[in-house]
Amino acid sequence: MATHDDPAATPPGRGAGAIAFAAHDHAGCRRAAIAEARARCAAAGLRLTPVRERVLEILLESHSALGAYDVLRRLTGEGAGPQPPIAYRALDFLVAHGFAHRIEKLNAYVACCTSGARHDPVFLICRKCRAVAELSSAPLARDLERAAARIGFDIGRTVVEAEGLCPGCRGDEAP
Amino acid sequence: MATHDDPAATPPGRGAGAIAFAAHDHAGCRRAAIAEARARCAAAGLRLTPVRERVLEILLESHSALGAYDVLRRLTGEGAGPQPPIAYRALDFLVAHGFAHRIEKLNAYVACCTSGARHDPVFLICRKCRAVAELSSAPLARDLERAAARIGFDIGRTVVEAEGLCPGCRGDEAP
DNA sequence: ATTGCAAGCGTGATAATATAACAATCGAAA
DNA sequence: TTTCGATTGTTATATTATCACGCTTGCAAT
Repeated sequence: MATHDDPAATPPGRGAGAIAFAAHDHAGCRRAAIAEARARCAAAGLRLTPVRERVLEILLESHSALGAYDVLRRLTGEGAGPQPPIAYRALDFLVAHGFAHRIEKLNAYVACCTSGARHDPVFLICRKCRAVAELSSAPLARDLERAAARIGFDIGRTVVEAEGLCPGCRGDEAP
Repeated sequence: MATHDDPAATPPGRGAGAIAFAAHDHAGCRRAAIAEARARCAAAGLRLTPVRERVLEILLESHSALGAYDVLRRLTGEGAGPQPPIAYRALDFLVAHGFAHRIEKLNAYVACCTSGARHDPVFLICRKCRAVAELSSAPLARDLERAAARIGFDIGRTVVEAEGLCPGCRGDEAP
């Protein structure tokens, strides 16, 4: 449950509910995300360098979260590979510009599945397959912001991460 | 902003809104938390050993989040101190039983400010002083659970952490 | 009391995650 | 073409977290 190449199912529509947990045309997912990144970088004068694009591709291989060192290992085929800062810098760039997200609970990263720039998403993280689905947090964020404002706290960014079992991993789980 | 010893202000009431950001009788806070931990351990047949109680006291020194290694350093007065597992085991115990919380965003820990066993709190984390206030997440959690259920995701535990500026640190912040 | 045993602790080693610092290079704009 | 800032390559190191193993301790069943 995480990478699918079932070309039947739903169309490549990104931004959908929780596509990560549903069978879908994942190749379309990848293409759309890369195209979006290229377009947005061009529009905003950002440089989607080869390393950065490659790291985004690696994250897009599945909807599962990857650690920085997982990414690093895939950046190379054995032998003397690149050093950690290479991966961290690319990931920082992708996260800073909304092309990927950091999952604090896992110290890991996922490609963003929602078009458009900055947003404060909610993540549903499967404890079994590490797949990560992204929902909009707009309503939650609003409520929370109001509650915080009442006590004089000025919210910058909010992390909402729910750990649990995805539809595909329920059932085949040892208690 | 984080530790207060202003004995005037509000009463030692734990469980209040966001006591971490308000002047309050912090000594009362500490006493109440320790008393609660002792009582709940006794009732549940848990062992609040000296190390565990000492770690809880260390966390209770302020409402700021402390890293495991901060705790470790304070467990000793220089010289050959205890090794990491000592701190991690005590922290794991405290977190598992709701006497403390782990702040994922900071890889750090805070004492719990709410009586009663398990709950899924929302944390407001000041980026400047690392003080952490705890709000109830009951309404948020309900909404989120419903949204997740609609797509077949079964939520276990939810992390909600908002980073920002606490009332005390607003104003005196460089841009 | 004695034994048995599970939980907790002390210790050394090491794994996993992340950043600092600096030199070399690239690319766009003056 | 020169200059300058952004990016990359590389070495080293910091920070956070866990593993493994043996000893002690509290406690309950015999």
